[in-house]
Amino acid sequence: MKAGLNKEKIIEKAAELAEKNGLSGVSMKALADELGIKPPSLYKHFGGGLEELNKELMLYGWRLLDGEITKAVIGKAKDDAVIALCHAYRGFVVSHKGLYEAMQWYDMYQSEEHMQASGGAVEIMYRALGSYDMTEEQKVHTVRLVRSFLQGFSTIEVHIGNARRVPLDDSFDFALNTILGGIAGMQKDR
Amino acid sequence: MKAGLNKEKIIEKAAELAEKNGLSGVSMKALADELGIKPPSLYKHFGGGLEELNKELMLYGWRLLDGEITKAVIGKAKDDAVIALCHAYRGFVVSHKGLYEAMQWYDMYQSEEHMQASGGAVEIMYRALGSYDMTEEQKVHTVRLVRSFLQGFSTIEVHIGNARRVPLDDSFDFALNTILGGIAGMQKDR
DNA sequence: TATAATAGCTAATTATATTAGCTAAAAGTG
DNA sequence: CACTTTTAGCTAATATAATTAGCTATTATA
Repeated sequence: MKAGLNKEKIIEKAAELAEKNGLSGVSMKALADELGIKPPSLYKHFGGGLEELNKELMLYGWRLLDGEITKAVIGKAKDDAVIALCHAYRGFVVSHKGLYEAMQWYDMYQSEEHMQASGGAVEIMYRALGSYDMTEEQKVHTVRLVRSFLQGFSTIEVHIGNARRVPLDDSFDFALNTILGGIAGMQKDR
Repeated sequence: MKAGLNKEKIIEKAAELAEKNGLSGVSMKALADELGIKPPSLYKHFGGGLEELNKELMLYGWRLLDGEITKAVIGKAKDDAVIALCHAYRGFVVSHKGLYEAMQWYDMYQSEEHMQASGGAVEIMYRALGSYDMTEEQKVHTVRLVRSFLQGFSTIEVHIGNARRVPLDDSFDFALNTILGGIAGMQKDR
């Protein structure tokens, strides 16, 4: 019996699996079981095997995140835009910890498609910085700073969970304010 | 013939392997080959198998990094200390990309030993912040901010390499200055 | 020197990814 | 509508890695 599957449905199931069991839980075997088919059948959809599957899952996540960020920033500018973007990023990670792990797949930075999928977010960030008084180079630096912070904070949060004496929420807001304050300061000094 | 191995020698070889082929290149098979023994023999040293090996490798890396950071911060205070710490961290990552990947092993945050191994660095960071005019809570936030930045920046650098129009060195210094400026600003506002 | 512990080995087991080749269902075509 | 082609599943087989069981020689120790 044909199960009527396609790439999209399979990736969605893979994302579910990643949420439930982490990226290491996304195996050909586990995924096939979950879909009610046999592992070799997956190769009809992903000729590149597990490698291709991981890559598609990564891209799926980045596209989803890109959508969220885009929505969050609409109609905002400057600090407000950066704040909205950062909260959207963190919100996404917190509610998709498993998928976020898949998004960090080792090959993410080599992939052209990843550039496209996450390029939206970077583009949005540049635009948010557009109204600051900065050189182009400084904007590049700033985007890298914010990306680094978001990525580092998210990774740590995903792993250590939330049961700390000082809440992560507070640390996130503090850090964001500190960075924005620093950016404002840099502008004056320039 | 007995090869005269012990945990330490094996871990050092594993670290070499990680440098050469990435964490995924550290398999029982590859490691045994490299050491001139058969895979099952490794279980005499690491009863916990690959899991234990990964964990030990992670700890080895953090202890090494802790040493570097400690050295770098000696005799420095405040911004100088933070700057030295950050440069030491980044320097370590850049020259140990493979090992750093192993240090990010999924279990790092759950492990008590990791707390110990990386606790030194955190302790040093707290001390560096000791002379700032901050509440204890703000210090926690600040440590988290700096850790997030270092971790995020490092991860990105390890993956994308260095061939960019705007050099990563410059972005690192810019980001560090921005953060330090932000921290200074937060103190005044408090 | 005798004994115990250690660190290696081979052989076998398990698990997963993957390939090859088969077949029925679906989709298109005269 | 009958025919053909493509597709999406299957089973069987292969390759590789981790791991376990049980054997043995070397080393360390009583």
